[in-house]
Amino acid sequence: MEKKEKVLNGVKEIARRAKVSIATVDRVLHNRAGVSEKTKAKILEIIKELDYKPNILARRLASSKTMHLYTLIPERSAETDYWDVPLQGIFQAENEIKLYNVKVSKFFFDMNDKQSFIEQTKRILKETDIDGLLLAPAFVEEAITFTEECKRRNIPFVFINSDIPQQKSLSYFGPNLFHSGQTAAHLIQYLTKEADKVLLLNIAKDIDSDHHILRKQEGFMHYFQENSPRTIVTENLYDTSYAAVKKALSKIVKADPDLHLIFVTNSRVALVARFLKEIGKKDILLIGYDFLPNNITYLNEGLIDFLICEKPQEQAYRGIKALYRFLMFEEDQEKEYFMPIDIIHRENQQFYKN
Amino acid sequence: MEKKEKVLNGVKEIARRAKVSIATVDRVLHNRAGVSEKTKAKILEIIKELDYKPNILARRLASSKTMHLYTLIPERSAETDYWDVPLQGIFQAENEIKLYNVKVSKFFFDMNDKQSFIEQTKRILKETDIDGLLLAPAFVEEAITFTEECKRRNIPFVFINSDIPQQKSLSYFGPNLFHSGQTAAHLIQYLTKEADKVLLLNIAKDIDSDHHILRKQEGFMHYFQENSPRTIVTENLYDTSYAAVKKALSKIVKADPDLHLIFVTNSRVALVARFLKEIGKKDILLIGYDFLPNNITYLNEGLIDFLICEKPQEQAYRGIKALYRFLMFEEDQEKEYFMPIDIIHRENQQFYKN
DNA sequence: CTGAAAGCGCTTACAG
DNA sequence: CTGAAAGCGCTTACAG
Repeated sequence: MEKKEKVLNGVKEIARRAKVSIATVDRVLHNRAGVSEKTKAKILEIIKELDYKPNILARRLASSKTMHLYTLIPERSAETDYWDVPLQGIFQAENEIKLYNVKVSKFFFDMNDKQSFIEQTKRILKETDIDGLLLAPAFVEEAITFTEECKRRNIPFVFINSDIPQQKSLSYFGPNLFHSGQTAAHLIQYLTKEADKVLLLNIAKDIDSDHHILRKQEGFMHYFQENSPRTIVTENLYDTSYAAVKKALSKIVKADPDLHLIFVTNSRVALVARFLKEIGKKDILLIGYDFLPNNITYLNEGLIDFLICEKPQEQAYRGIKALYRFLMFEEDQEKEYFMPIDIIHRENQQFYKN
Repeated sequence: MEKKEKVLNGVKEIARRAKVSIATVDRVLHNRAGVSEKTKAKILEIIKELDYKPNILARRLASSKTMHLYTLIPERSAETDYWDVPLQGIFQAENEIKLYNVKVSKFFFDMNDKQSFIEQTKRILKETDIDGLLLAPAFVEEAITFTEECKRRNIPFVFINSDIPQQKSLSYFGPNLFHSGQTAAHLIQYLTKEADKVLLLNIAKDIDSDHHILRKQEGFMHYFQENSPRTIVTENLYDTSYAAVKKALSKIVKADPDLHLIFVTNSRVALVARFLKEIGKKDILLIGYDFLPNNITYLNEGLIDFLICEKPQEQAYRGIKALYRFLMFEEDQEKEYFMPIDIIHRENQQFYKN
């Protein structure tokens, strides 16, 4: 490596030009009180003139502060281990930045228990050192209450997985759910003829207030209104146990011998794959969501044909990094970052990065 | 942010325990000469004991050296602007790390002119300050000669876009070409019936030595040998002008009125889309490669049905970052990083990140 | 073979 | 309202 030529740099140069000490420069840099308007204006001018950019390394090295980030996401549940993946993303980001004195405190709630969400938000709000927050706002009303308090305290927060636009988070990292449904629909249009029957299957305890499912379904239906139509049958399964799914599907498959394709609107597609495997039916195409271990197994066995996935690990990773960059560098962050909507099948699955 | 408690840290603590100065500690840390075996051993032991990790920020701040990276990739050509995208990735990485005294010097060669490649490698080798190199090894023999010289000089290099495994680069970032062909084939299996005719179309000046095309084609053919077969016709078009492509396709389409699908093995798929548009034929499915502006236009018009893409921008971005991390942190790098093989259609294209 | 000292570009008490 | 000085954890001449 070659030597760097030397020039008087940074705060020193500013101080020299403004004929003040570097401490005073530092004060205006951080907008701290105790500088006369006159010197402040002068220094600000020089900063602009020089297009001064602080050296982050030096700043970090000299500072003795720890940045405290908090996260609140669902814990993995009996129904799906989906939330393991975003948690990995949090760890990944944490590993990258812990050198710079960043701590991440992780809190979890139960997807099927609104009360647990409320309790966790209360636990978090007891802390006094919250510099930033990452949140999966599964319960909308409660998430609004929570983030309102954050705003009052001037704590920046980012949403992942689903958005609440009116809360004006620092950033949102997650899918565009409507287009996710459209993406599935467009693919399915290629896989079916007009006469083919398509089953849209929602499997979740609380479908009617599940924003994810509802929006995807809207996008899906919208697509087939605008494009060559298909015969679409919708079924809602509120009991997510395999026994219940099996019972319901048996009836459906029996009643509809020429069912061509089943589209499951979330990661529970593995339950359907298991059923199809058990009855030995391989001529029904099956499409679902999320790159999870048991889904991948069924994909490789040929029971699931396509998985749609929106990089849940990267969502959380980017969320943490956005908070970090905002707090550390005062960098502006992208308001909405929609994840790519990935189409995975048996032959490209081995290279997928979640 | 909360204050950090203070402990004696790093080189100072090591020096204290070893009863030497920090300069000596620094010497063994960097494996520099001039330390007695005895003190060296002692210091090494303490380093291990403490599980000492150097503070990169401090190291960077104190060092007055500039890291010099070189890149050699094709320039954009009349046939495709594909190579604009990796170049963006180089700029993206450069922007992130230029704060840390990294310079990236960019060299380009003409994809259709082997001599230009040789000339550029010679220009690069005239430099004496090469810390690392990123290379798209389009001409295999010449790339071997070049990287052999790099090895002699102890310069680490990474490959992008295509690999030469026996050269043992620091890393490779690019597609697994064989599986890329298989991915296209698997998708096409869903889009066709056994009786359908599929045209595999290679459009390039030098198909017979185009590693990319050949390996993709192998993967494609292999898939249909292992799985339910299709009638596949292969055509090689060595003249990449639109006039020539048009002429050849007119003949093919006329001779084969029930042609069902055309698969173009590289980014030249836009030429075929243009042709299909001109003759007003919308019932032939069209699949090709790469997320480039004119391809996307045809995708949105419904003339191209699917694009396969392997994140060329990210390839170059990761390549530069790998060199940087290796040189800066002495981090081990992944030998082979195969990019995901992405499937893009009209409805998910707007969220794709190249 | 080894060490004392200055410096990288900042932040942080402390003193006035 | 302002400045001098020490320090963050390293690297780099320089002296012996």
